[in-house]
Amino acid sequence: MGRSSRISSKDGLAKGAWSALEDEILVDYVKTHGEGKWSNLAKHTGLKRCGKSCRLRWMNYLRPDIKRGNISGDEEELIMRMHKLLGNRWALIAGRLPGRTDNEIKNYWNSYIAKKAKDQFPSTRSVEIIDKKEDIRVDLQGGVALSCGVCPQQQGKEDAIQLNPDTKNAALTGPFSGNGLTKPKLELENTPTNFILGFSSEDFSNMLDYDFAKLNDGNINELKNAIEGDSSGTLLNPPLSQEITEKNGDLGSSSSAAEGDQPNNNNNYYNYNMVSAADLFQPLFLDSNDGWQVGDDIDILFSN
DNA sequence: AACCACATCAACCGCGAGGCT
DNA sequence: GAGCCTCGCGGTTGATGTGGT
Repeated sequence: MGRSSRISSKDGLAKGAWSALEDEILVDYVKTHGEGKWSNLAKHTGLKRCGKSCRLRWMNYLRPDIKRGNISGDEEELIMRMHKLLGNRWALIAGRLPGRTDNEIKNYWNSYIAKKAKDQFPSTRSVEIIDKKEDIRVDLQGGVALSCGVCPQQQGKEDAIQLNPDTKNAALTGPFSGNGLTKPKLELENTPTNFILGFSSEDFSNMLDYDFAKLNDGNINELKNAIEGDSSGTLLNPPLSQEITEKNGDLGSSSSAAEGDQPNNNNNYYNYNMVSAADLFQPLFLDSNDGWQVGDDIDILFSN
């Protein structure tokens, strides 16, 4: 697939599909000189490709850590979730999928997910609240499970699932009435992956340094404890904790560690302030006084 | 078998950000 | 500050694969 015909541009540089020999030259160069300085590559190797093309070929195809094969179900779900939050920021999404490239995810989205989501999910539907937690999962029986974080604080925020307060108590209406389909089953799952769903783009960007690998599904309380003031864990990885520390003007170091400071793996101390962490994350949780009641019907607008 | 329409995905293009002079 | 260069990103293109008729 792709382009195979070899085209020569005006400046004598080749275009189109890469040959095995070109790949070999590029790989050898990167092995010797490392990534970067792409424009020098052609000069040093005689490869008749522009630096931009070399970088693209390396990043999207020749890198040793590229993951081959189909996108898994888990990966697809994560792509869908992150796209809801971030929009078409493919590089950012790819950064959370090891071995996948932005180009690959973009292609996958355009050729598969977007179509599937459009086909299966009309822009609005009504669901019933059957429980109150910080996350609501809409699971269409027999359809593709599209999880949605819904919380009042997200109203009006771009890229977030929006709640229409005017129809909060309306009867169930829309495409699921009278067409043979069952009423959507509403489930609630308390998982780290669902936890991230309700964030706006801005909120989410603050979360990207969080080391989610330290959390397992079903272990969301660990994160909640951290946010609510339990400083016993080493949940915050250095980039985020340092950010918080610096924000508080209280830069920690091994020589100035104080009581309550937490060491990281490198024996450096990050005396992160959980109050600040709470400031950062607390707005993302559903407040107990939000006014939602079990049994309420709500309309959810799925924005693209 | 031949043709056509659509899907896939590698690669190209334009643009903006950031660094350097 | 202006101009140039490099890099990275997102949108788009187009050759090829695939399935239907």
